Amino acid sequence: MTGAETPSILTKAFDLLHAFNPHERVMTLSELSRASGLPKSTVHRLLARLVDLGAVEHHRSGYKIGVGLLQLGASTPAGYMRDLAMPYLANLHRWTGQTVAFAVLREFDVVYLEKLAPHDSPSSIAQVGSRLPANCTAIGKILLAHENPDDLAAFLPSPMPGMTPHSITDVPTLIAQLRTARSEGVARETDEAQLGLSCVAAAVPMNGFAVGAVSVGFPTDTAMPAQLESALRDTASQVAKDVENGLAKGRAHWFPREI
Amino acid sequence: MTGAETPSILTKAFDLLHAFNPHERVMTLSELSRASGLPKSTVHRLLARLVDLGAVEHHRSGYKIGVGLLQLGASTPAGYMRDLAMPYLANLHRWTGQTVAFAVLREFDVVYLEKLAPHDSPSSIAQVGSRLPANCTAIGKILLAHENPDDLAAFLPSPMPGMTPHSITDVPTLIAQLRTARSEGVARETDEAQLGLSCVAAAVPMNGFAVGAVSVGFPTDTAMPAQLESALRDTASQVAKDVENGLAKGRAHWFPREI
DNA sequence: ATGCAGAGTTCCGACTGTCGGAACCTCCAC
DNA sequence: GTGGAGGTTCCGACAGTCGGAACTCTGCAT
Repeated sequence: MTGAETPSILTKAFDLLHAFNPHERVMTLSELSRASGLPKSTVHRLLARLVDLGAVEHHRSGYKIGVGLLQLGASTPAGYMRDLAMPYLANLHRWTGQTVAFAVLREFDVVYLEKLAPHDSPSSIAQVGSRLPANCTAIGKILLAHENPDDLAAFLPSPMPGMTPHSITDVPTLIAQLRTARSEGVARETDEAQLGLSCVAAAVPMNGFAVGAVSVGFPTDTAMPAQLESALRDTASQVAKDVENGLAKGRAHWFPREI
Repeated sequence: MTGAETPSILTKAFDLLHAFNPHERVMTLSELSRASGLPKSTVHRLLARLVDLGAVEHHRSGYKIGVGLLQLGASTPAGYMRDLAMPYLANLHRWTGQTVAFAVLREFDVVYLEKLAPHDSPSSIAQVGSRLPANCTAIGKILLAHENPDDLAAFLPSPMPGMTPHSITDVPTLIAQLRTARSEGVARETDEAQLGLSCVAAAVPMNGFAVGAVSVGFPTDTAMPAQLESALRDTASQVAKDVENGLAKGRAHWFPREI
């Protein structure tokens, strides 16, 4: 659909980087070759280049993503916002004892910038850097709720994706939820992204837009304190204040869309 | 010294990515062209590719590093360790109210994986992803202290780099400090990385190696609680326990060197 | 309205880096 | 010893890349 894609070594390089299975340990050249579908000699050449560039690290036992990429990832404006938000997220994490997440909206997806999970947490799908459909997450809903309702039509995918039987895939239902979320200042979600997990989220506002959102996720059968929602709103507005301050001093005009 | 470097589009692509000034807002094509030293048409072509790949994002006002890179950066084994460490780092940050950092050793450099700074902190040099000479930081010292003393010789750069007049650049002095750091379980640093800032660090041990280290940084003229050092050691050993657990279940044999 | 300046985009022929099969090397297990 | 898997090197054909130059567009000063 997108037309003929121009082949490029860059594409292969990124395919290769994405072939690193985050759940695996260090990977060998052959494993990477199979995972990426690229010929061994090509992988060999690419890896050598990537090692030179610090994007990949080599050790006796194999290859792994290099810490050099971490630096690049942190340079995104969203990463800067994350730094400012961290202390507040940490407080919220400590107070609730549950999973706290911070994310931004990209197209119709939520992209997680940070996640603070309890030590014993069942590994949730949301990982730092991962993308989830906005309609299936509390964070996504509160972010969508701050979008211009007219623009929203362009975002919404024709058949909205679902992750569980409880996911909201009906447009009118979603629109209704967004309206109430907007007025309440928080969005909720129950078993819609992952069975057994629920979530509440509040947005970090800036000039009327939502540049990001904070959420607390917890087992659906767990009772959360009544003040949870106001704590979320407080956290989000504290972050907002810091972001505006941080941008004011030292940085030129920022537009919400630039995060 | 490294011999003739093979030109590659990959090199240019990374030069371009590094040309993004982390302290600036979104950058324009022309700015990037000047910053990277690459011709405009080349930058144009490269950016188009990188946008396709999600490494760069485009908006009316310019280009910025994309959140796609965040995902890759988080996939490094070190990033996994960081996830496990976060809650403990957050506790330490809350308890001390000072800057908490988490880093690993790469060659003779310390690479910061995480930094939790107080809201009003004077921006320190250490940023997520940044590299600092090991001999100038408390984290670096405690990590070096856990290296095999024989291997150490290969690491130590002939003229050790200094960052302030207080930096330790004398080999015997450093070796002596490493020895006491090893026996005490913590390393210290005063004005050696940045004037007016001090730091204490403890290592996260694994099979006798140090896979990472935690530090608390504070203004040199600030008195820190007496229990700071034991709190640091506790934090580090909690992280170590989680790391060993995390690796044990689900992941194959890990070697300390693989982080 | 006019002209200038800088940003962004497109074009195209020369060039050169890239491609990947195949042969080769190394280590370990049986 | 032998088989097999992982890793490395080679090289000729090919195709992607290069970047100067020309062009458009927008904003601003005159």
